[in-house]
Amino acid sequence: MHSTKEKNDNNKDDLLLRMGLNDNKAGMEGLDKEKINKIIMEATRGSKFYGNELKKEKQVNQRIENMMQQKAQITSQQLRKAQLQSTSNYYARRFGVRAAMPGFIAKRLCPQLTIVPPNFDKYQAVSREVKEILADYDPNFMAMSLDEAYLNITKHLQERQNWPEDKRKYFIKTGNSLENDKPGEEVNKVSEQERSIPPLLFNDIPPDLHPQGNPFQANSEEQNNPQILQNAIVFGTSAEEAVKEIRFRIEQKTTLTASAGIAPNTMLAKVCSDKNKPNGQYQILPNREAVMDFIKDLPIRKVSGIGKVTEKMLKALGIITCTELYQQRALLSLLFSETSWHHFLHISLGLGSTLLARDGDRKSMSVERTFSEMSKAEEQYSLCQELCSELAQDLQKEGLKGRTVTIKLKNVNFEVKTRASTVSSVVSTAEEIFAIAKDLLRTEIDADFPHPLRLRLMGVRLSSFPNEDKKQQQRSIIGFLQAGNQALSATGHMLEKTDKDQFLKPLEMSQKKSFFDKKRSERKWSQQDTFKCEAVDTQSLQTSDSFQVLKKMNENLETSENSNKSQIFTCPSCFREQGSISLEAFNKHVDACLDGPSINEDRKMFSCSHASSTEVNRKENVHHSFSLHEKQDYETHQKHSGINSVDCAELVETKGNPPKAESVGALSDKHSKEECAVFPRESFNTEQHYQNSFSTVLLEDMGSSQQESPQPYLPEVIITQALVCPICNLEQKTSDLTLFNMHVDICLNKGIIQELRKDSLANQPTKSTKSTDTSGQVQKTATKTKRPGMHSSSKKVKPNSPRHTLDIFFK
DNA sequence: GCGGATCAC
DNA sequence: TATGGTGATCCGC
Repeated sequence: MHSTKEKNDNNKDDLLLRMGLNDNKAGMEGLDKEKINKIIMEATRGSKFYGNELKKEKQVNQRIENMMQQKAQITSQQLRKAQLQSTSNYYARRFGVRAAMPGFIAKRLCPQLTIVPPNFDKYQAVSREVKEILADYDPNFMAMSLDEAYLNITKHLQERQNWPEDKRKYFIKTGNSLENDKPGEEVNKVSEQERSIPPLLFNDIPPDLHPQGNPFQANSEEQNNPQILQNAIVFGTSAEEAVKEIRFRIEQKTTLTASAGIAPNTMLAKVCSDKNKPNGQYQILPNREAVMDFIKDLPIRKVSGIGKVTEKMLKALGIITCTELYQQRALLSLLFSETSWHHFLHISLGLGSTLLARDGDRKSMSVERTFSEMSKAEEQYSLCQELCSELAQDLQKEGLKGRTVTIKLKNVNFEVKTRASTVSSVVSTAEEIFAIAKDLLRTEIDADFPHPLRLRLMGVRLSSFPNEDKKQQQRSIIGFLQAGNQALSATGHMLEKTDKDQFLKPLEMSQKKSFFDKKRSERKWSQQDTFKCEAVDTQSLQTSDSFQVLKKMNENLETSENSNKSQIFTCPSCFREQGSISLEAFNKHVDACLDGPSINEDRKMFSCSHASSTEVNRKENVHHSFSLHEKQDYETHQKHSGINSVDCAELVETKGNPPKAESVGALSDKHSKEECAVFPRESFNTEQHYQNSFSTVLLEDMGSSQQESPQPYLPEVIITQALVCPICNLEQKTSDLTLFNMHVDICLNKGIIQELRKDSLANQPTKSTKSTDTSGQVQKTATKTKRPGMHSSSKKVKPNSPRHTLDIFFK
């Protein structure tokens, strides 16, 4: 076909791009294959790096070509089917969006959920001071790296509303150079400010954020505008002002500038912190319109996680902006993995996490080094040994031992190889690691014999740290305690919170997955369509309108597979039958239906739902089923986006639930917040807690309902104010949750430490019978079950994603 | 579990 | 002119 030509064109483009030329139309068309190859040859000859880059580029192009071929084979029916499916997903997601933006639900009552990642230049030198500043606004802020941090300043803003001006007033450094570290700039700025010239700090704020004009006008009556009184600045109470204040303080303290993004979730915050880059800020208001508006023309490449390759692949499908990404969702669901597709959908809808995940466990540790060509085997072995020593030192600092050793080799042509070996018991010393790495290296050397390996880089990595098991043990204990002594077995998902397989469709599950995995995914899949509470599967199937509707839709689709006849569809949004219309028209209807539902419209939806003519009879439960819908809507979102708990109360209130439920919701909200801050990092599962606290509300509803469906009983710590330690069973005198949690924390870890001691002494495998590892060593994890991520380490530790909890649970 | 690849910082 | 180090994750096998 045309693919060959396209490929060449692509190569040409890539090359020209890399050669620093642009592919501007004419003129370039004369370049034929030979010339291209010649240039490639030259490039390759001139630089092996370029040669390798081109090679990689070709591979990407090949991938794209394969993708396009795959696309060409997609039948219109497949696409339509995918369209329906992604419509129903859209349906699910849309509610998530709504809930993800508190302002959209209850603008008046709900404080803005605001997350700010300031980028600090050369953060390292001043990281402590800066961090001190940040902690003033969110003690739980998340430092992603040396120069990047996320804050949730929702709470701060709440408090800030009542702050007197004095508390928001900052003096501009005017000291002499001897007193201040770097006074020069400061002095200049002050003088600028005194002359009522906007200081550099705020120069770049888009004018539309200051509709009233110059925010520094002395006579400005706007409270939110900083007033400059001689050498002092008073910052307002808005999010924008608070962030200005942060940046001001950072700059004052460190002389370094920071950029910031204010948005309803981390993904957006990241993107908009980029917007006014070196020294500015940008805000996306927490309402649907603002988010959609921002997202609309946003190039997907701007989003974290979309790199060069993904961008190129999507570009080949005509996708550059988020809008296009959204429009092609059906196609994408057929071409990409569930994970990727889910990610894409997330992006296209402006969704992101609203939780600042705590530091997770390290998964691997490595050292690698680049050097000039090294071809002698002896040198390579000795280098390898050196690297192993370095690695062992680093490992020791964190007390880590692992079972998988990986070596990485890059030859002078920039070709990278990794070779790994997993052993049955953990290793950590330089000798142990080298013994394994050496073998791997020898294998590679032998494979190329008699040619030497011409290396330019070597690396050694250790992974498969065993603490997973211990931590999960710990987690399941916590889960056990939190969820009460029952019902867990029926709702194993409570230990499961990974975002990853929430959108797995049963049919597309890998064959390799376990029975439980499949069951779980099926359940999740149906829940996702139905918003049903995960704790009551059977009921959800019985009472779910949308499930029935979607099922019907699917059946319709199945039976109409080969006919163009119009079908009678029922909109999953408004639950009205759409008469005899085409699939396309139906989709349009659904989209329209879903487009921009206000709160009132939501109510209408729910009204629709109870008036709908589905087979389920719930006359007496009309009210309850409303709540159920709403809560599941909420819960669904919880799992997807991790909503700020504040919304819980807001949502309930907005929807006019009985006061009882409301107060419980508010209570659990309070709990969740405090517990978040107090529980040890790896032992407290926020989302799990959210689910629990949510169940609290549900419990109230279900209690007066005729539907039986046993609910998990919640531990007293959540339901009542009587604080009884679930570990030692002693009632605690304090009503202070912080203190109480500390007690539980200590109690809990006592038990675990004991358990681990017992474990290592008796050397009993904790996990089925798989490992018969009898290394008598006491594993270091036993001594560091608590907060391993807390040592200050320069190495980045990413948030934890507890994935195998369920496996443990079923064992 | 392995190896290649992509991505972020 | 020559092109880094560390860590995570995903995908296909």
